[in-house]
Parts: sequence; C-alpha cells; structure tokens
Amino acid sequence: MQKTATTSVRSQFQPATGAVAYVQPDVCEGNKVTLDAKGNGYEIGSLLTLPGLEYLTLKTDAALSKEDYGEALFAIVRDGIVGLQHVLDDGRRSISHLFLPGDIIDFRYGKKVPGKAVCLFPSELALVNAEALTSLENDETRVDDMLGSSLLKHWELATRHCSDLARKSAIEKLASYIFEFRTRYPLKNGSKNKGAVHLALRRVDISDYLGLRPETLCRAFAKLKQGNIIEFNDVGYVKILDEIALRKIADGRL
Amino acid sequence: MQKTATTSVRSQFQPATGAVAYVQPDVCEGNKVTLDAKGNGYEIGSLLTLPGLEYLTLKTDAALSKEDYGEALFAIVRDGIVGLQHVLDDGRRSISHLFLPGDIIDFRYGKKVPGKAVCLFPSELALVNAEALTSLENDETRVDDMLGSSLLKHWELATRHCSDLARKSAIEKLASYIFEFRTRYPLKNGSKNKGAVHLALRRVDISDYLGLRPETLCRAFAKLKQGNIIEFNDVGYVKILDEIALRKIADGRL
DNA sequence: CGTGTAATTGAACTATTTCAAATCGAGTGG
DNA sequence: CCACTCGATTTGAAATAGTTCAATTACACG
Repeated sequence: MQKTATTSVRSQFQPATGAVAYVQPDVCEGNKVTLDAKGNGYEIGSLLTLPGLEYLTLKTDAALSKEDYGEALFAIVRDGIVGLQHVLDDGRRSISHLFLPGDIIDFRYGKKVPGKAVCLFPSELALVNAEALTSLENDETRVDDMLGSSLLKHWELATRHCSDLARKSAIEKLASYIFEFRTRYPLKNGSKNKGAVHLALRRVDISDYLGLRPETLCRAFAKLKQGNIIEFNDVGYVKILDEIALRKIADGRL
Repeated sequence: MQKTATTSVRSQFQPATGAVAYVQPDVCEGNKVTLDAKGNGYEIGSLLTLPGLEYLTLKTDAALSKEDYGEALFAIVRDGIVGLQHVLDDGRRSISHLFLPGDIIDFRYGKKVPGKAVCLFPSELALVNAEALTSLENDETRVDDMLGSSLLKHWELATRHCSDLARKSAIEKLASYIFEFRTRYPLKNGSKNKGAVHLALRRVDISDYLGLRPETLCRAFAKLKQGNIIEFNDVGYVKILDEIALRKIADGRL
C-alpha cells in the first residue's frame, strides 16, 4: 500500500498540478504494470514497448490536464490510481470512475466529462501519441481492438457502478467494492497480506466512490467485521472470511 | 409520447421476449431515427443505408437476448428506448443506462455486464453484422471512429450518471434528468408541446434510473412545480420556466 | 514525544423509504 | 356517452438509513 500518501500534504480542495514528464521509467515495482503484463484481458505490454513513449509522473492530488497529456491519444496507468472527481459547490464530493494500473485513459474524441481526473496516489502514466502508434502500423487493428475493448470495459464498469450506487445500502456497496478491488487490483506476488484484498484507496476516497460519508462507510466496515464476514488489522487490507455471505450482501440478496 | 405503453400489459417482474425480425422498416415516424439523421455528433444515417440490414421490433419489456441479435456486432436504436435493467432478489430495481434513438448498442467483445437490456417501450433496432459492414470496407476507419466515439460517449454518460447518483438529492437528480433528456431526446419538429422537454420514461422507470422510489420522485416533481421552476399538465412533458434555477439545482449549487 | 491527518464512535437530525390509501386517466363495454 | 376497470401517479404519516456535527482514538512521521 502506498502509505506515502498519508505523509504527503493532501489538502481536500486544492489539488495542485504536479506533472513531470521524462523519457524512460525506472524498474517496475509494486503494483506497477510490467512490460509483459496482460492488463485485463488484452495485452498492454506490447504498447509499453513502443519507442518514444513519454512517461508522466504525477503527485497525489495532481489533476491530469490537457497541458500534461498534450497530443497524446491515450495513457496507460502504470502505477498509482487516477480517479474522475466531481466537486459540488457546497463541498460534496464524488469519484465517478477509477483508473487502476493497467487501465487505459482515453483522450480521443475530446471529452465532455464534467469533473477532472485526479491522482489519488502518486501515479505514473505512459502517454501514447499518434507518432508512437504509427511505429506499429501493421498491428494497428489490434490496437484499435484493444482500445475498443478498453472503452467497452470501462463502460461496463461504470454501468455496474451505477447499479451499485442506485439502490444498494452502505454495507452492500462496500461488499461490492471489496470484490471489485479483489479482481481489479490484485495483490502483488510477494505481499505479506497474502490472501487479503488491497483496498487501495483511503476511507475518504472509497466513500466518495461509493456515494457515502466516511462515517457511514466506517460503520459498514464495522458491521462486516462484527458479522465475521471480513477481518482487518491494517486499514488498507481486508481478509474475506465468509465469501458466500459477502457475495450475497454485494448482490443485494440478504 | 408512446402512450401505447400504458395500454400494453406490463408486468413488473416478468419480461417476455418478443423479438420479431424483418427486412426493411416502414416509413420513419415520431422520434424514429431517419436515414439522414446525424445521431449525436457522428452520422448514423450512412449506416442505415447499408444493404442487408436486419431490423428488430421489440415489444415493451422484451429483453434483448443473444438469440435476438445473433451475430450482429452492434445495433442502432431507431425507435423506442432500451434500458439496462438490474433487479435484486428482494425486488429493488434500477436502470443503469439508457439507449435512446440514435444510440448504438455495442455487442462486440462479449459483454460481462450484469443486468439485461430491456425495452422500456416498443422499440426498433437496426442490427449491423460483419457482413453488412464489409460492404463499406474502404470506409471502415470511419465506422471504427464512430463506434469508438459512441463507446466513449456512453462511458461519459455513465460516468456523469454515477456522479448524479452518488451524492445528489432527489430534486437535484430530477433536475439533471430533465436536462439530460432535453439534449438526448429532442422533441420532434411538429410536436404540440413545443418548447417542452419530453420525459420519455414513465415515473417508475425514471425513478429506477435515478435510484429513487417513485414516491420520492413524485415529491421532487411537486417541489420543482411549487417553486415555479417547471410546469406540466401532461405527465410526459415538462416546461422549464426558470432554466437558471433548474441548472443550479442540477449542478448541486443551491 | 509531539504534531497533524486519517479513521472511528456517539448522538441528534433529516432525507428518503415504506406502507397504506386516494386520485387520476386511458381504454372497455354497455 | 357514461360507468367501470386497471394500472400509473400522487399524497400522507410513520419508520429508518444515512448524514451531520462534535469529539475521541489511531497512526505515521519528524
């Protein structure tokens, strides 16, 4: 878990742009996407071998802006987490979508999304521009496929998230979140918390994602713990004790 | 407004498959997409001129299943409304996404969406399969663009909807819905309710979409009416009286 | 060991749900 | 044309899940 986040000064409402572009990333560590990684069904690795890729390191709370990604067609999240954040005037916040390592953020076609992409942790993105793409021209259809598949996947995720937000109770939302992160944010091999689920986000961000107040989320955690359905010592990880029960709760069949 | 829906027997929990495939559609009427229509930024029309398109007419509550669309890569909604519906065991229902006339429903890459596509009104879909697509091979990239653009648009819609669902109050959700339908479901030219917004869906479906109970939605309507922000006689249409105020409410800056 | 942020707990409050009942409106049949 | 029916919509009152606010605890870091 990127415990560094707790150390960095992270004011709630004043995100700073903190983009630094450089040419080659250092060795992959932690949850970082490796060159041969198969990201979520399609191969990301091949893209990461493209020559002339630009890499972007962003600090916690840095907003991903046009200046940062410039002419890039899309970006691959190599490390960290990027959330699409919405802030209402009176301070209500929500995170409508999450980009985890291996995910593709698509800049093509000009976005009309309200809200801004914000790094929830120090993040590293690989920027792919038209130039880089042409270097694998004969493979272009595969890239198109990959991008289409990525878009569809994120639509599916967003849609599933809508159905979580619409009608589920706090505890059900949380159960759903745990399952989502078990699949979307797998533990790295040598982790000490083997068999656990990495929650990845801080409580505040989880609650923003689930449309709850942190207090409510906390009580939901407590309920799951009391019911011996999950256990946790480290706030960042939970161990699923009763998967059947958790699944039932997540699916809303209590 | 498709008042026919009220007449058709529409049981809440027992959708029936009612697909009928035929070869050419009859003359375009109502909100049906016409051949020269520009659907949401890209040209749908050109697709509709493809030879050998199959058309699908579906009854209210018909679920769109693999048997219906078969090998089709995607479908264009020509008429009616298709919603992605989720039903929990205890009866809680939600609609996570809406496909309106002109929208493309993408079947490629194999969906893993929970929930099923259900016609909220008698609908007509144009099915596009690989064969039909090859007949405009040299134009293929434009089609790819269109599909990508469509996917991105629907991701944006889903994402925006998430931010509506997460933190907004009933009245704010409703305001947002009204604006969404003003742009996504424009009135046909000769409509008697000129200047009004067609709500298109029944109260129950709107409430499913907004994650509210029908009663709560109804009270939200009442509040907007009392505040002289909207007015309506016909339940299916609202007239925006105070757009600034409605916008403020929709954006959560009360 | 003190500081500052994150996470948790408690108690009062409120928006939404729930349940029950009334009203509305379109289509039906006399 | 009118009474009748059935579903959709609206209204009211009580119950509840979640929020709000205030205060406490936990934890990482210098």
